[in-house]
Amino acid sequence: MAEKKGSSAKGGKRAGGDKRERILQAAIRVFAKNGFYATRVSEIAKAAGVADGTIYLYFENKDDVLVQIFEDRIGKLLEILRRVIAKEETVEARIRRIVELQLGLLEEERDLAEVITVNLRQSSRLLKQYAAPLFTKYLELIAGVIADGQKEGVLRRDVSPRIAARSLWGALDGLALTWALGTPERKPDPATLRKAATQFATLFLDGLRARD
Amino acid sequence: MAEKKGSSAKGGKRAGGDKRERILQAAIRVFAKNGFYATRVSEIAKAAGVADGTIYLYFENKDDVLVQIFEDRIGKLLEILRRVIAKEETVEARIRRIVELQLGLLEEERDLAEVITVNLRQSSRLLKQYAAPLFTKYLELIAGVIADGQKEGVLRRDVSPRIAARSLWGALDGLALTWALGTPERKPDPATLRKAATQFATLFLDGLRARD
Amino acid sequence: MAEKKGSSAKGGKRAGGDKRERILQAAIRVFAKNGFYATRVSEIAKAAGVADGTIYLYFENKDDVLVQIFEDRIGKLLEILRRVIAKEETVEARIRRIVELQLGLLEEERDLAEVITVNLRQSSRLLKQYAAPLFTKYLELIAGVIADGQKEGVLRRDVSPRIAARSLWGALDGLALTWALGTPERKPDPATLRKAATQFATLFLDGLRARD
Amino acid sequence: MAEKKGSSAKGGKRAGGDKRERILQAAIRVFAKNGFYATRVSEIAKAAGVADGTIYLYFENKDDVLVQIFEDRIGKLLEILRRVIAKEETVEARIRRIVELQLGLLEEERDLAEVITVNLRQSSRLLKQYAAPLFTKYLELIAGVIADGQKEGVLRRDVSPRIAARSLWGALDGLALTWALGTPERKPDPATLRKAATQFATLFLDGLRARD
DNA sequence: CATGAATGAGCATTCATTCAT
DNA sequence: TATGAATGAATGCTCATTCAT
Repeated sequence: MAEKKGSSAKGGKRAGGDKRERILQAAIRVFAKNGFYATRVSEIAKAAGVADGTIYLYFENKDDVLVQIFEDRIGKLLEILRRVIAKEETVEARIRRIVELQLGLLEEERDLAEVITVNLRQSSRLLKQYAAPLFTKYLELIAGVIADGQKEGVLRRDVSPRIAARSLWGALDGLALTWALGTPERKPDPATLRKAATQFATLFLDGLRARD
Repeated sequence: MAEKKGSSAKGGKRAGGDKRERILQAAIRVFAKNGFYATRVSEIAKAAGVADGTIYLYFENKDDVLVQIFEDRIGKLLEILRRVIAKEETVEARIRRIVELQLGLLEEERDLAEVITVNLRQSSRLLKQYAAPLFTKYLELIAGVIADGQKEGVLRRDVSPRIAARSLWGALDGLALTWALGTPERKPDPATLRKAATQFATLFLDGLRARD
Repeated sequence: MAEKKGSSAKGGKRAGGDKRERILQAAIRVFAKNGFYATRVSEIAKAAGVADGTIYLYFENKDDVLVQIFEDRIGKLLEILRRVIAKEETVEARIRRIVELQLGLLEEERDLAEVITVNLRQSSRLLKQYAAPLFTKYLELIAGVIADGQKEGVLRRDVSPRIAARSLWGALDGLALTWALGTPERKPDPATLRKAATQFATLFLDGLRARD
Repeated sequence: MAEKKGSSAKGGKRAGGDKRERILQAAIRVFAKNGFYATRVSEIAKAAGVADGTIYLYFENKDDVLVQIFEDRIGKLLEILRRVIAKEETVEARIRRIVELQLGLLEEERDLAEVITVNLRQSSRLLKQYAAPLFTKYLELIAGVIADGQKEGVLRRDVSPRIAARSLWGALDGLALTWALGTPERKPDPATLRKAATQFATLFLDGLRARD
């Protein structure tokens, strides 16, 4: 059992948080590789090193696994984002952090990237219900940063913050997707993505800056 | 290539272009509504007003239906795009047309929009193979426009055309997706999308313009 | 396809009435042999000589197969019972017919007997809903015969017709069950059952006859 | 027969009679409510206030729980029956006691009633093996009473004791079943059952009495 | 003795695909 | 060409049973 991390304290919802996490990570891996629908529950189980039935001790059903990936990861992303935004002084710095974060997370967790970008759209009606709210919150956070910039007079006022936020997200998502798709089998180069991120951030900020 | 009956006009692979087209359109409708995986072949058949088996007279299998939607529609989009680009004089006008086209198409054919944005990512590995090339061609066309603009000195040179093209596509795709998701049941307002498109085009162009 | 039995006319609800009947009979056979719960859908299919999936073309699910057995067979029993009762002149004759019918049916269709006596009680709540009404109708028919006998002054009036009817059914059911259980593997002798039926009918009628 | 701990009184197989009894009673309750097959072992455990695994300390498996219910309860019924029969002087009194006992037991332990009447027939082949012998013994006891009555000249001789015994059991079982089914949700009225029992006993006895 | 997390065999049901008509 | 009844492989999920603690 090697790691008990201080035994009981663990922040997991139920006990066995360890196993839940293992399943979650395994699911991210196989969902990314084969897509949600093409993935068999037994594959997740195998990848996680547990029995098929064990999955159902921690998740309602296959859908729920995907839902909880979103809740868990986007939730974390949101948290970090809030902290990072609060720390930065200027609007420009904040937006650059957003870009780095959305793509930076991906850089370190490529599979999660693909699950979020690719699988978010495979969702059944049910899934949309669960994923959409968190996603909306994410967009609102970005829109808030832009709206603040407008109030400060740093960003142009003739562009809706919500539209700008959606474009930003879409562009980053698109970069991540094409980056991921661009290299089917080989391990894609994170540096490439980082370069793309920087270039886009500049372009986006220049376009959004208040004219004088 | 069979091509019986001398069905001349349509460049369709087989004859019976009428029924093939009906199935294609029915498929776009139901794929948009329920997603590729959740859609039953029998649903497509019913929506098209044909028997289940008839589908297999025009398509290899269910995957092939989706593949042919891409080939058919993105193919058309590409054609139109080429013509439109050729017609416009300035880089700015060309990019504004691209924006309008990608979103404008959606405006008129909302279902196709959702099939492309949502279902593109549901594809199995096999499907990616078929869809990716066309998609790449689409991106290259846009990248070409931007590269031309850079050569002309109208657009900044410190941004890679390919990165700009991907961002552009991603942003538009994101706008379309959030627009489609934003209004689950009600019919979304095309005017909203058009406004978003215009604002984004301005932002994007301003960001991309060569500084002096 | 050998037998088309006058082709279309067939009284079956849907087409393929032939296959539905085959499945029904196969189900009766295997339910009788193994009980409802222990029976696999695939076993029914195999016994009926159809594919597993075919069952679901004619029945909602496994439960529905049992439900339809009841509806079909008890329904038929009810019909015959009504006709037979109408034909007989005296109450005694009618009751003897009821006895013969309930056990006589069994005599010829032993499997159906076991399905009804044994499986009726395996039913889920849902099943009870469907089976109970028909069963009640059956009891009411018998109670009606007894009530008529009381009005005619042939049967004693100090016994409730409903109670008498239930006892009658229960006794016959019990005889059938013990007869069926009594000979686990060997083919039970119908003559034995017939003898039991006659003896019981006499006993029951003598007990029920009006004292003078 | 282990018989540890000197747990004297009860003839219980193992020690821990208390927990075993709790499980047995809980099982009777849930079997009655949902039927044997629809009942999960975990439900029994929950109802008994023990862990799932604990059940397996006292019973071989789920089947064994049902088997032991029969052995335990029908065993008791048999014992009581023997004593009661011995105590009564006349055949009529004995038969009335049998009726009262079979239904009277039910009156006080309605759940057990349903387990015996309903679940006896859900049994797998294996279960039948265990339940049938006890059941047969029960029938033989009744048949013995009737045979004695015939020898005494009180009961008619043209009816087989075994047939009469089976009819008696069946009728009582039928009354109990319809009584239980008749009131799906509400608590059925024991007085109703008692009245039915008395009426039937009279009817049965009058039918069985020797003619002169 | 008691626990209950973990197991994994087992099964109902679905649905893409075929093919006799 | 067109049909749609029939097929049967494939899979999500359940739940009786085990066993480390």
